[in-house]
Amino acid sequence: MGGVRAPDPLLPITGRNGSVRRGKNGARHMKIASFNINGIKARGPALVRWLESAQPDLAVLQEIKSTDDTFPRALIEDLGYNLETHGQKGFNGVAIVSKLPLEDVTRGLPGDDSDPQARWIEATVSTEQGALRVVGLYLPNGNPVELEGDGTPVAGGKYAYKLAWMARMEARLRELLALEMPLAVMGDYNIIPQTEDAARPDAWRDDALFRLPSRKAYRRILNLGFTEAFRARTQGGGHYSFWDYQAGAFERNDGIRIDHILLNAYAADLLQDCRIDSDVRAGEKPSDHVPIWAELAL
DNA sequence: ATGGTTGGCATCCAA
Repeated sequence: MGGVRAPDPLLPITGRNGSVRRGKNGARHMKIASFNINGIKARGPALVRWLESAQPDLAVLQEIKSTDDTFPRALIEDLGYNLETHGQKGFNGVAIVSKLPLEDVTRGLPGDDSDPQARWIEATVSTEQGALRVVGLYLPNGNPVELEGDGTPVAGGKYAYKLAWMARMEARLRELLALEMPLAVMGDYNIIPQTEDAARPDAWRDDALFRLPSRKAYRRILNLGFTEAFRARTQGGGHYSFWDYQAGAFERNDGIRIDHILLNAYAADLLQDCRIDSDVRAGEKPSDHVPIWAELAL
């Protein structure tokens, strides 16, 4: 009898106010989200539909596949959102949309000035209750995996680029963590963290999204002190954020969970909820990804 | 084992 029982680390956490929602008890919460839209030119209607129904206060977008000057800004701004883009022609490209002003915007992942790929954007938003630094990222896919005979990635190959990019990411995150303020790092990580994050893990075993070196690099980043918001709220398998367009993958729920929201300790203390909007995939002309969102007491 | 789908841009590459 008696003795102190350690809390079960797998129990979903609840906010300090229990399960307070937006607007209740005078608490103002911020809804932040990430959505790989797979091309703004093709996704305008679906993106607008989701922004209008989900009403995120801030969302990071990936694969806008557009330059900054060809992005259809009015789509976003007409809904009352501010917009900052970091685009390139044809591929990649990230953006932040926000109802609050976006301050101290930076573009590009530091660490390699010769890297032309647009995959990283940062901004700060402030409420009466405090400020939040936000990173929007599109982590390299890394396929095909090309290895030397000894198993090291072929220099100049896509897999080597992925691992080098993650090392640069880790270095930048160390700098951001030193700011000692709430930080949310979210986007398309192109990483399947665990076996339960794929419907058919065996099919991904040697893929750049799941092979051990990729997951180790992701663990290294998590172990800097981040909380993975979705896993802090929901355990078990069957929750995915991406389904291939081919072979009816969505209908069979043959998906993977690769879009993530990582929170530093200051932000994790504010976490109220985190969900994946899988219904979005059932809409007209959907992206192959769906949005993930978190609610913060901020 | 193969082909299956989508987006952007150019007649193929990335996913």
